[in-house]
Amino acid sequence: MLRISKKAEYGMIALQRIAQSGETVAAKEIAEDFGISFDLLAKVLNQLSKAGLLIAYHGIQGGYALAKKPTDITVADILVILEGTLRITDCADHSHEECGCSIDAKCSIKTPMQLIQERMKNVFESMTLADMIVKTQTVQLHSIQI
Amino acid sequence: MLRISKKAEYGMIALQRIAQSGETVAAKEIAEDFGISFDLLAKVLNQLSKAGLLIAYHGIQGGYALAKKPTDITVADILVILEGTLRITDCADHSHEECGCSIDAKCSIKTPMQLIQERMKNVFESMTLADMIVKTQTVQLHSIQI
DNA sequence: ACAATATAGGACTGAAATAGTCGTATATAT
DNA sequence: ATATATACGACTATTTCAGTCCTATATTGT
Ligand code: SF4
Ligand code: SF4
Repeated sequence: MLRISKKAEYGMIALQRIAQSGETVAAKEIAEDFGISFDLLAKVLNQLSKAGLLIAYHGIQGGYALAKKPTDITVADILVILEGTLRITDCADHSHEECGCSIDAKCSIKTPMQLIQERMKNVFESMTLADMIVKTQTVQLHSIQI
Repeated sequence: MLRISKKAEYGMIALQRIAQSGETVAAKEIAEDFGISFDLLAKVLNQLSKAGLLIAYHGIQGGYALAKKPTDITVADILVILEGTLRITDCADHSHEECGCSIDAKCSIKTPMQLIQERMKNVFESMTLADMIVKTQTVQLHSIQI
């Protein structure tokens, strides 16, 4: 329920990894490092590069590099690319075209749900890749201090 | 992706309906009004009454009545009852016990995800059943004025 | 040229969550 | 009694999600 997909998680982990390395990183390396499926990760990275978040280099010494600054990549961007349009209900986008839901016209929760979706969107938009790196490093420092 | 389940939607619609009527309402009436599955709605209302949001009356003239004031019922309450604990990732609850995820120890997005979950929780907690009714009525007024 | 390496892309499978159905038991007002 | 309404568990169907497999294409180094 209200789960973030593994694809999105892998995408965020990979982007963070690439951002921190500062150079091109191969999918194989990331998959091995974190012990996750190479095939699935490859699909994710491909989607991210098609969407313009990564630049892909083929061949030997190839891999992926960031196409944007970490401050210009938000969690919302990543979710939209890897999970499709963010929609908490069938009807909760602003295109007021048929939503397919049987209730539709009689529905009394449409507006509240749109409001909630808007606020969720804000949450996802307000965290960038750069923020994620800082948060993680802070915690790593803390665990060293303790 | 990040969808609110039909069960939760039905729950919110039913609660709103019951709140606005002010008296006990039978599941059958709600199901017919909105054209949704009676069996599924019955299950939902049963869960809500077991959780203490509704009082159930058996027999003729029976039905469900609110057990709390609309200002004391949040969207978060409803989601937790009908969809289980709100968790956007396998590990994003505060019980730092094994999360089952293979990445776990090496994972660099745990903390950011927990932060996002916390903010989402705030969004859901900050809207009550009473708010939902007001939002809906406002829109109904608007559509009359236009 | 050629072999090694890395991404690109589609088809496919298995597992899990969601949505919905059905049958039966229990409580209660009239 | 009986009609009505909730309670509850088992079951099925549908859809999503996660993961695999195979083949094609691009690039680099020798
Ligand atoms: S019309 Fe209402 S019930 Fe249907 S998808 Fe939209 S919010 Fe959900
Ligand atoms: S450890 Fe990381 S990848 Fe695994 S569930 Fe938690 S956040 Fe997701």
